[in-house]
Amino acid sequence: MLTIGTLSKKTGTKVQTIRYYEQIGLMPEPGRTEGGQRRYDNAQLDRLSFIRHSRQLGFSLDAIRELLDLSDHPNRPCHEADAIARRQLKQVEQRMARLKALRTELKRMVHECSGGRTGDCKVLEVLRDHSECLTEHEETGA
Amino acid sequence: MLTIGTLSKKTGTKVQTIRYYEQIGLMPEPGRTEGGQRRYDNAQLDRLSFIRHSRQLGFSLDAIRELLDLSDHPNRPCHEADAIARRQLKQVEQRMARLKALRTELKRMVHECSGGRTGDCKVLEVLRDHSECLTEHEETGA
DNA sequence: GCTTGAACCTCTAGCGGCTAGAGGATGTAT
DNA sequence: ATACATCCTCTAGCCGCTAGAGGTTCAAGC
Repeated sequence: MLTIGTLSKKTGTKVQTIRYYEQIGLMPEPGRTEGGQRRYDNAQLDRLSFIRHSRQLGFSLDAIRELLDLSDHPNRPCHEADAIARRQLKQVEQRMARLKALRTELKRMVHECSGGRTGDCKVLEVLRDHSECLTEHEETGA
Repeated sequence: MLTIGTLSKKTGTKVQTIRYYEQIGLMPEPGRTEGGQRRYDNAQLDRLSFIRHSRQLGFSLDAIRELLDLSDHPNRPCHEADAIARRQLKQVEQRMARLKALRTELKRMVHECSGGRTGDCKVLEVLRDHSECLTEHEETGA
């Protein structure tokens, strides 16, 4: 029987976050002591580890919900889990492409800064005028 | 004299977002018609373009506030603007490194999925057990 | 058995950066 | 004069937590 604090340490999840996951139905309601404190078992520890690990890989809580559901039904075909992971991979690749364009632009900005007055600053000039950009870097979504 | 809708179209910023920027003091309060509708001039159009472009490059609204302030004082030395841009570049590079690790892991997961039952699914297995990961990918912050 | 004090509890509000919608007023073209 | 697109304010919601107030419970040491 684990306290929420122990669970917190074992998984690297803040106590509040665990309670939050319970609140949104990602973690099941645990048992309670007579005094009303939460007590967890190993199954719940595993579940939380799964959630945290998925979060580290960038999956949204909604995606994790689906993945947990699949994980709970070992006889179903697994192409769904595969699809979720592929979707995530795609997103990561898109974000990387965007960041690459940003990096190019930022590098150029910083490189051309002559260290004079702000009136002549290349950094500010580029921000003022998008047409000076060599790459496209639209669509905020990171 | 531009309406908020025109400004919205010219800069690709939603009308609500423009009002939000005004509310948080990023955009100045514009003039109004007798009936109370906002009317903008070209200086404000430029300012909003600057903001949007900076956002596309991933600067936070706080950083943009600083950049705008610097831009308003052309005689100050520009190393501050340079520092802000360098900070941003650093962040972008960190995020890219993280995404790279994630991509590696996701690719491996997807690659090893045999298409069988969820019970044998490599994707889910990896999520269950971090020790199967070849790369580190800690610290969510993207 | 009693006292500490760390860890627990609930509840509410806030972060960034918007976005959506209700419900009503204004501006412009015909 | 009328239609109707656009504007207004206001409130609440999104994601994924995080922080804090104000109070209770548990376990260890005496």
